[in-house]
Amino acid sequence: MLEKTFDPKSVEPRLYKQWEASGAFAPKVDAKAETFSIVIPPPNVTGSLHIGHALNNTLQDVLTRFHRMRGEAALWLPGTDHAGIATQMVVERQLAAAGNVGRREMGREAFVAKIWEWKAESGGTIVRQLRRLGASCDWSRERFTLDEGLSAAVRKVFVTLHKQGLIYRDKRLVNWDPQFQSAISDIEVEQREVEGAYWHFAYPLEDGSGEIVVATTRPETMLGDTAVAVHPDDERYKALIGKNVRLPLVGRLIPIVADTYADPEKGSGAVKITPAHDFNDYQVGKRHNLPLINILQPDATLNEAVPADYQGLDRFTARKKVVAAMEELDLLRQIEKTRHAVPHGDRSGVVIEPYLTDQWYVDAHTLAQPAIKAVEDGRTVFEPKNWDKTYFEWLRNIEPWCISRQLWWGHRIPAWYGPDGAVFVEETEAQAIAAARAHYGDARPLTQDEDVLDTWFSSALWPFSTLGWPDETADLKRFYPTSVLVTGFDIIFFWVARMMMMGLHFMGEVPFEKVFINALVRDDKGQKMSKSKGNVMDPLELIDEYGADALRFTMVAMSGQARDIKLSKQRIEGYRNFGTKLWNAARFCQMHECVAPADFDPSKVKQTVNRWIRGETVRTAAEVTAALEACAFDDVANSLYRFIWNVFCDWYVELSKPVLNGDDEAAKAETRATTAWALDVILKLLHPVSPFITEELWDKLADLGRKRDGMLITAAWPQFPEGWVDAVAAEEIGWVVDLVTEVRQVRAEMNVPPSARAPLTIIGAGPATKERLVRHRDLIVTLARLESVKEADAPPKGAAPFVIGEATCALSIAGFIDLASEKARLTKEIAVLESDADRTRKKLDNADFIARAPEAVVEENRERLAEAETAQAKLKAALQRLQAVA
RNA sequence: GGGCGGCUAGCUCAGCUGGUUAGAGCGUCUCGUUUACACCGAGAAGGUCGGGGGUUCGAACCCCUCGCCGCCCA
Repeated sequence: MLEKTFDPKSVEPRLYKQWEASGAFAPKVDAKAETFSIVIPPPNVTGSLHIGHALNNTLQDVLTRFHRMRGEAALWLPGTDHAGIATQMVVERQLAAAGNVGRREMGREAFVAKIWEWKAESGGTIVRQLRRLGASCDWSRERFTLDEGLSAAVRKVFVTLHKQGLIYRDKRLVNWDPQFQSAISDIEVEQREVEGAYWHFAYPLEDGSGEIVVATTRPETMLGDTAVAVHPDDERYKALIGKNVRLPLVGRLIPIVADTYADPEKGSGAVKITPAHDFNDYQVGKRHNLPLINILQPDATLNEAVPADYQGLDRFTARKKVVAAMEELDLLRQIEKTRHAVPHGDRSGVVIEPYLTDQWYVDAHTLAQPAIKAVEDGRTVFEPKNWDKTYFEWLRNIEPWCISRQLWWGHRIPAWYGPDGAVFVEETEAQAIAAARAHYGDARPLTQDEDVLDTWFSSALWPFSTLGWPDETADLKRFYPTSVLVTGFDIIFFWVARMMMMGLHFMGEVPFEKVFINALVRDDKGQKMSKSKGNVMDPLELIDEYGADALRFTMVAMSGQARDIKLSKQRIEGYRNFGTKLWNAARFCQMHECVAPADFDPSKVKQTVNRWIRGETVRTAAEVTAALEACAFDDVANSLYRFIWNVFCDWYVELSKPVLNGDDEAAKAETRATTAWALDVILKLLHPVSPFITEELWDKLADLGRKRDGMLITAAWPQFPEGWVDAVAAEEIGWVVDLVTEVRQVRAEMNVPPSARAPLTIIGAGPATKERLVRHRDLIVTLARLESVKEADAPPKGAAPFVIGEATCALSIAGFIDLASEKARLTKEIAVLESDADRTRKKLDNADFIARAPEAVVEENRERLAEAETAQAKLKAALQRLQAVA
């Protein structure tokens, strides 16, 4: 006998182990089987499972389990990425906390060794946590972006792209993160609105004829100014173009140039130009051949290019000093407070500086073209569809991708330099030496590039590098392109677009057929969850409290088209209750020894209720299957919820009780078998969403003698002929349900105590109704808590009437009828019918409607009107009788 | 400034290509311990679908416009 409730805590770990041990997580080897594959968006190796992962991985698991049950060779390939900056930061912090020497004193090799040590110890947290969720990944194929195979892939890609001219080295302005002292890419920079100011500085003209006022939000950059720009058509400054100003504090003479970049409407209309420290100024500098004066060191302190008393100062200290000095010189004209956007590093949180350095770049523009085309052609489809706009927008305006990072943890760039600076890009040092020898004619000492690659560079190869590329492995042939990628919209730029570029370039095919963009999980008030706000919900705690199935069901139910999910505990609790409901329905089946004999054929059942539930089950199986195929996750959940609770539990179980408790043995046996069959289908259909409770019931119900070929995880997905839906049975049960519901309504409205049993009289029943009445009398009596059901030509005195189809029903509850409230009830019913009839009549009276609306719609309205009118007439008659009595 | 979403019952959301009497879950209220389940059952109340205009026989759904709210990119 099952316990009263399901206990996830004791069951989940046990079942997970069994699944894993059974080998079910690995794709079946059958070469004829269709394939289904997903690569996990590799979580950061330093990370731990948060609610966003829970959502993302639940959806992947649902799809994987569904396709596995369909008999496909289903592969969900897990792994993590090495997260260059984040990991290096974690380990540096740990070293500092332990009082160790810093990484620079330690040296590169020792430091990287430390990181590997750290990774071995605590790097796999998130991967372990995924198991708690029930993730059915194939752990035997787990990969890491820095493992040997993936590193080989990275080198191969780098070298190939370099030889194709698609990777090159260039000196340009980059986004420089002074905390990490590394370049970062455009998309790792976020604009933050901060309180700031425009400081208006006067620069005196060289000839002493006056001054020109410029405004800046970064005063310290004036030390690197090499020009002042004004708009060529700006009358105020036309005469000054070509003259020089003497840069205060520095003393350098710099020209006034004409450039349309200067906006006459903004500030004074004149703008200072610092080509080495501003992206716009850099362009102006190029146009006017201005010198680039770099004034910063990598840590954002000022270098020797500035006057002596500014050297070594931090940029913000220097800012204050510059302002003070300008004020002293009486050259500070104005301070204008303003809010403006300032670039910050998304990882470090510090202000980013445009900085002139040598870096490696990918020619993203060239690689983007096939990636754009693939989505335009529909070779890869976004779901929801609209996200393709975000994808296109970015790829069509793409900038060169800066891929080098001044870090130690990552893929070291496979480039070696000769003594004269000549560069040799090769996959191995030996090949580089050979190339150098060929170039120089003799052996020369080479030094490898110190930098490593952006983590996303290796992530971009993930869909094929994890399958074994560059080797032509069996996995690669079988599982590439992958079927679907499930990920968040925030990394369409970072990852999805880049995988598309690399996949198409190196594999010649898109990396995935479909990209499903999942929502962002927020708290119940719609706030983004964050540690600082203290509103984070820990998925592991939620699993402890409600079980993994409840959390998973919630995630699935809330994954509609919306881009946010507002998660509340209440909701999870509700779906936990849903699990308990199913559990207890199974318990009911167990108590009544519901088992389907081996030769049970659902197509042969005779009882109306059984034919009906067969049809409902078949319908649900079709719905759930279609929804899963379409990634319409909310429909999957709603369809299951409605069927299991509102159809199977609320009605089928109740309708089967009289049979199971009766003595028609044949009917009893058929009902037991049908119940068992339907429950098994339910377990299968629900399994992808709620794997634990279903697997447990699958196992426990086998105790009854149900034969199981194996675990539910690999059971065959249900598929039935449409012919199993029985329209006649559906209509008949629908009639019973309506009748019972009406009786309950009248009883409730009339305050009939639940214990009281009243006789029901049916007047004017047609032949079909009479037959149904014979067949389902016991059922109706039990469910509606009646004393009896009989037919008559006229309603008995003191009975409350209502209408079902062509028949009038009268519930004899004389003892409870309060004349006034009964009158009120009937009057209200009549009014409702009247307003409906009115509306329909108006439509039908409209000649245009009759002429233009489809015949079916017109007919439907005619029927509706007729029904409303007859029902109304019957109730009016009843009301009159009531008044005659009174 | 450009783009993308959203605005439907107290709350969270469904409503596909226009044809319903606009739905669900939660919450609220009333009643209930009938041996699957109180993590439950029965019933009820609650919405002029953000405002205005238009197209149409017919609009929550299509078009225009206005208003909030959110996100992304400048």
